[in-house]
Amino acid sequence: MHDIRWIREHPEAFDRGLARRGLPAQAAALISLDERRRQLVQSMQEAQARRNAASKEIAAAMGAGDRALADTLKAEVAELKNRIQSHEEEERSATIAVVQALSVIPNLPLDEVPDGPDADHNREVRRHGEPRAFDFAPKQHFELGEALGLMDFATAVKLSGARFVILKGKLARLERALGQFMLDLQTGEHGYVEVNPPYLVRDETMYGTGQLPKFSDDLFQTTDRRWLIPTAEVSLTNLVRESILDEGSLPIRVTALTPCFRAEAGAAGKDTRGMIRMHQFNKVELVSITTPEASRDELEGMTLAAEEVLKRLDLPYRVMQLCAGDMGFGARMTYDLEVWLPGQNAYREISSCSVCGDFQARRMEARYRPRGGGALRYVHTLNGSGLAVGRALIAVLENYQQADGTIVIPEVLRPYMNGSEIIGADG
RNA sequence: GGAGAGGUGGCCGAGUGGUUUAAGGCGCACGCCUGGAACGCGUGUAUACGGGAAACCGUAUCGAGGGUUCGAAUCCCUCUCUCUCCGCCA
Repeated sequence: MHDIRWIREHPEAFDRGLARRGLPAQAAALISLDERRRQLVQSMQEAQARRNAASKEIAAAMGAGDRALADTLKAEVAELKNRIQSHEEEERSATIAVVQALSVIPNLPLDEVPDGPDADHNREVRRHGEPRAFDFAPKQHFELGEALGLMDFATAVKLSGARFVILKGKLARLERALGQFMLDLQTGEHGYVEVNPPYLVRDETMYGTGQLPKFSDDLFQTTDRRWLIPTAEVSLTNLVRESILDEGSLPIRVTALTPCFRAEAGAAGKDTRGMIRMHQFNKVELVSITTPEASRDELEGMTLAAEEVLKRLDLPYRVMQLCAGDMGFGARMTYDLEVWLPGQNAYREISSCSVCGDFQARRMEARYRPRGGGALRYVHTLNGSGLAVGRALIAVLENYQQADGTIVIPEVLRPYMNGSEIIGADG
């Protein structure tokens, strides 16, 4: 949520930011909408003040026995009452109009974010690892998984429809191992506190991180009007919703391994083969709540924390800085990690780390009391996937496949796999 | 699912129609005190809108909305959220 006061004071900068997102200028319209609201507030308050004063005068007049004056004043108050009431209604609808307009406007990119309308204009920041040289044609993950008899899309369709998958045996175990490994790394070495949050949340929670009101089509809703989280970012970020923290408690770094549920409404026809894009997948999420001063550096740290997973799995990847037009709704700057998939002969997104500034904090009313006192300030929020587990599974399958269709288990995962070194030879 | 109790400032908590410009306490900040600290003392401590160069000042805000009243934190209604007990259940 943008600060209307900031927009009022920096209309050009606001519109410039929107333009970089490929959106039309809106500052003038927002400001005039707000102008009307402020006028209504003011005249309403004036009427209220007069009403209060008149009420006191009535009490005085009655005490003095001046019936006539009291009646005159009562008539005035009755008239004021009507005016206040109509002003209140107008003010409320004006406020709703401003909030509704603001709540669907995405965050502004930081200056350092490259321009560009789409993913083709993202900037490669760095690369790690060399794609392995295969002496056979590497297969895609679903070919490998189905050949092993451990990845079953057909039955998943029977149970649930498209974009679901059933993993079995060692493949199911490998998925679990990956999740455990990532969670252990982030909690054990990077200082994130493990959280096991709800997967079903209220409207306000979805609103807080920006999924609502604009993106309800991407979400699943239960019959009691709760929503299934599309990412643990929702639950984790909202931990500080409507709260006032002490600066000393920042940064707050939390992580969670949760299923994520996405309707994928706009993705018809994309990535239909395999388990790249599922309605349900597990993900290890990282969230940091910081001061404004610390948030930019925190983004680098969070990205490194996510990268470390790929380094330890020895998976080649590259870090992309997203251009202004390719970033998510709440982000001011985003790094995507793209892992090398030999079967697709391409780098594919596996993690995404963003700094959201105070955009989500304003929606959530999440503030902190600065050290040394002073006015409350909004926290900054950052979120990133410490990796999508399913996509990591894909990457392991494709990068560690052998000519005979078996999969060598990366060393760091073997402790989580009962010491197994290979999938396929023994089923 | 049934029954009941509640929602007041960062927190606790008083407050059942006008003197509440929301008591009191805690926490926090600043100052005094101290060799330094604790204790103690003093001052301050939210948000929105407006005015002001600033210090600061004005108005509104006691979960939300509606009603009663000259006047509502306080009375009535609706909604929402929380808690407790019973039932059911992992």
